[in-house]
Amino acid sequence: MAANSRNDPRLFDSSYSYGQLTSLTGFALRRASLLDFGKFGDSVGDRAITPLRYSLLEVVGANPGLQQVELAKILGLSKPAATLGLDFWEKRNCISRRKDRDDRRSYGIYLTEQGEATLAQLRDNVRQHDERLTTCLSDEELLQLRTLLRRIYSG
Amino acid sequence: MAANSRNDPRLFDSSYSYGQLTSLTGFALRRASLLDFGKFGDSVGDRAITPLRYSLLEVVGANPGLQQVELAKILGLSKPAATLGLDFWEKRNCISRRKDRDDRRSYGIYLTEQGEATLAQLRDNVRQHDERLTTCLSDEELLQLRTLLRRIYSG
DNA sequence: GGTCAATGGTTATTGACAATAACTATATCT
DNA sequence: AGATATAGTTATTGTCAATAACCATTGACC
Repeated sequence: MAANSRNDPRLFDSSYSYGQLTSLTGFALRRASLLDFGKFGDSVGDRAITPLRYSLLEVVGANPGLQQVELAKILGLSKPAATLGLDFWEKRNCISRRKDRDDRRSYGIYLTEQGEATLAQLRDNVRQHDERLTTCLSDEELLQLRTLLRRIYSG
Repeated sequence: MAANSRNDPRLFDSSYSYGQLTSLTGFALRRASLLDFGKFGDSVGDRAITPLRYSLLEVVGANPGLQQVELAKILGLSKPAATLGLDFWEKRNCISRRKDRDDRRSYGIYLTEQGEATLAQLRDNVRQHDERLTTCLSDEELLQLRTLLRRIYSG
């Protein structure tokens, strides 16, 4: 089921005044982000796969053998959040935790074959989703937007 | 207390690979938005005032006599979310609900004097907060960014 | 070598938040 | 009048993530 109109902040109603909100970058970021988030589950065909969970899998895939603590740091998560997120993918046989021989407190995280396949599929769906979100922008504008956003969040 | 490093997604660690994430607009939006959100409470000097609650007050101030249902639609909220949000401000004597004479099911929402003062103060703090978030951008870039974001979220 | 602090990870507890559903009251349509 | 729709609130539920407490292992230091 598609997000209903109540949850769809795309419906910007210009017959009302938004006060100072329309001149705040933070407000614009939130609206755009919520819009993205709201459609994400449908786009990837599985409501359970949130942007966060997807990003987990992506980072694990890009950094085989990563520690959980590192993963958490990369994505700005708490330790428990990383644990839970990985539990989710482990239940789906997409990642495995291998005890590190040298430091037996920690695990190395790896994609399973199933995980590789799932990630490949997800990547495509997510890329398409992302393109749909930004169809209203030209390639140049898109590049510009990402560059500016990156400047903000990598401070 | 400032947000701790675990919650601060500004710490973008380029010694790891982010896979496809860095080329997704949605990812960039989320990171920037979370960064904004994380500092908001501190910026306005009151942890209880979230961006959502602030936006409520802003919209009420800009549209005196608004119905709750309209308010909800403007901000993409559910009816209960609007009710709760207004309860918050009503407890603080910042808004009042006046029964509409013509349609006694609905209320008109108005700022109280207290609400006007609070909003005025908030506006300043929020504007400063927003400027801090984007100090890394020139005025021109900022304008560009807002324009592009607006195109996205107003479909 | 033995204690003690620090680190990786999990579990337990809690709180915030928002969504749906159900309910009350009022309005509208026929 | 009776059926239906609408404004608003309350109740219930589920998700999410954060903190704190906990276990196991490591490493530093005396």
